Amino acid sequence: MPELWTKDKEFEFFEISSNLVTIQQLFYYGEDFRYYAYWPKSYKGGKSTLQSRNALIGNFTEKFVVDLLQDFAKSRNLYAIQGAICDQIGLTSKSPADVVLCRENKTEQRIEDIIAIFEVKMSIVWNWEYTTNGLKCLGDFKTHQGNPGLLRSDSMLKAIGKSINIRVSGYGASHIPIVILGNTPITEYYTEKVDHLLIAGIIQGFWSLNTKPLDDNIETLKQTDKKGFVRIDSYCEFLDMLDKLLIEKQNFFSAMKTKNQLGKIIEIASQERSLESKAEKFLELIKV
DNA sequence: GGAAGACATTACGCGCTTGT
DNA sequence: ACAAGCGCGTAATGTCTTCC
Repeated sequence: MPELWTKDKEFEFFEISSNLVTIQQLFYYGEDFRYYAYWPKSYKGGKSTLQSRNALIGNFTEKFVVDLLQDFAKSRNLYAIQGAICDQIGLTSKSPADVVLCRENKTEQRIEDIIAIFEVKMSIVWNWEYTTNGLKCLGDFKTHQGNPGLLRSDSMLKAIGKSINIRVSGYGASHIPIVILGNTPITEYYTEKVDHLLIAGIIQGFWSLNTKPLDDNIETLKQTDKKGFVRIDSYCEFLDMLDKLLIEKQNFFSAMKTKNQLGKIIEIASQERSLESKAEKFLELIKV
């Protein structure tokens, strides 16, 4: 059974990456002659900002998500694809979807073949020290100065922005759920917002795949009121969330119209026979 | 016409400053 | 105290310009 995000995964990241790039590209080198993944809160010396790790962790976490989705995808005759392109909904080669669930085993997808879009926003969560004796975990994200993953406001805003970009590039994506996958909690400041994003239909969830982001059994937010954010605690729970996400076809819609206009639209739509065709007519009419 | 090189755009995550 | 947002270095692409 695949594992969610753990310290082991981060260990694996540094292990694999140290074969690709130098130690100096993965760790800060402090004035205390120690190599750190993040600057510890206790560290007071001169600091630098590492950029060389960003692309590596981005790629590693996206692959991690693809692996995690693999069994679920296979069981439904679907594929999990990294860097998917679909020009009609704003997923260009310059700005592809991190990961999608889809019907064809290729990078370029038709809208109707995309089942779900996942935006991956994960970083190194714990702090690590590289020593000649190997890698040592120094503590959780409360012990270092960096602010990882979805705890950063700009990461949240980037995720929201990209999702809205997809929603406004055309009506083609109206049926596709968008989920943000992270490996940290979110800040108090965003708890209401993620619920509003869910209710408004823009983003179908912010899910953290890190069950225990803090050491010493310190609790973190499990979920928000409306489940706009959810901390996923097991692989089974993850599968369950995916099931619920895909079980029923949903439609995103939005508009800014007068009550008069809306009333007319409802009146016309309600003349259709079945509930479904009423909905279809409604969705068709609010587009113009 | 096609290769090489220059330049532009986008994304990644994080330290830092600004603003409330 | 803490969220917002700027700007950084790097990598991967895409596009335009130059030269043979």
